[in-house]
Amino acid sequence: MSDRKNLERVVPIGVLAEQTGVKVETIRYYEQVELLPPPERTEGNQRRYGRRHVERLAFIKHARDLGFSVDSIRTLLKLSDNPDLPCDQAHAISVAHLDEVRHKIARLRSLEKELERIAATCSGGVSACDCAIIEALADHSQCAHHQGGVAEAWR
Amino acid sequence: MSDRKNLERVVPIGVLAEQTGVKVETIRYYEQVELLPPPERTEGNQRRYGRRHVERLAFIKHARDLGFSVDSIRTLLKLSDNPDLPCDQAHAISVAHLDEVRHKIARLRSLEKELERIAATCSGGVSACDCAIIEALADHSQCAHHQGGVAEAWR
DNA sequence: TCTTGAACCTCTAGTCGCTTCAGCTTGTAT
DNA sequence: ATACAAGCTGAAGCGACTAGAGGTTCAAGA
Repeated sequence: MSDRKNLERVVPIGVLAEQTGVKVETIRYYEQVELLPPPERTEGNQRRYGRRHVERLAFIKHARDLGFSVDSIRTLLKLSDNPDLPCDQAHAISVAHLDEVRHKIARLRSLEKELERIAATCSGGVSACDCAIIEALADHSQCAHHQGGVAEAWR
Repeated sequence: MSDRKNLERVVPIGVLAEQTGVKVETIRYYEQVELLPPPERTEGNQRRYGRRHVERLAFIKHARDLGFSVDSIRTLLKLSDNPDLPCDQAHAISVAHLDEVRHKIARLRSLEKELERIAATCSGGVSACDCAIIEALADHSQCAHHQGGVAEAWR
């Protein structure tokens, strides 16, 4: 009975990976950067994870999917470990991140427009079209709005 | 007269940086990865750039601002150097990139909604709010749409 | 019990597009 | 002549993994 419980709950890294959708290598990486605490090991030095690890990794995965940095997640995990701490910080992190996402969207949208404009001028015919795309890239002055560049949207 | 022309046209790296808005270190990096051809040097081994370098770097900068990868830019530069080549490839690169941008926007928008939802549930009061943000992260099942994750939007 | 082979282990290096640093040398203005 | 800004090289660091080499362990079938 308790044997079966152990069988269900103490899993090798591959099973943890499958259960959470996080790659094996990434799990080991998370352990290395101290997001995930080191699990028990078998006599042969292989990792065996319990239910708490599964939960913690699911938390991490979800937060990463939402685009939180590993550093932010470290803080969020600390907060989640100490429920007596006020959650101001968690709120601040989320709001800051939301802000960042919105800025990124805005920049990408202006990028999109610019690219649409450029791509539309040349339909890619084989003939010598004196490529409008290349001209547009060479001549910045054609650009609709060109203060500062939008490249930060990629970082 | 021709002396003055030289003074205007043959510039050190710092001036090129200023003129194009590309940092000095980045210019050297572009030379290293063979986006920008190596310029002439003074007797004391310092780089001196001409008008063609300025133009080429402006092209690169513009393309980077639009989010093209260094690799794509290499191809675009090759095309721009050989105007007799058909511009199909340039068109393909632009369209592929535009597609990528649109996907990124879509993913970020769903991220935005999710984050709004999560952040709204907790206003960050100091009192023991049993933080809804942290709960939401821990419990993936609350998530509105959770196939696949949206993290790729960050790459 | 033995053998296979998938799964695991560690460690290192590579990815992208820069940025930063250390420790020099050169150019220019006074 | 001197000071000091600007330039030089080469290597390492960033974030968040990913990939590979080269070895070990585990579990299942014969």
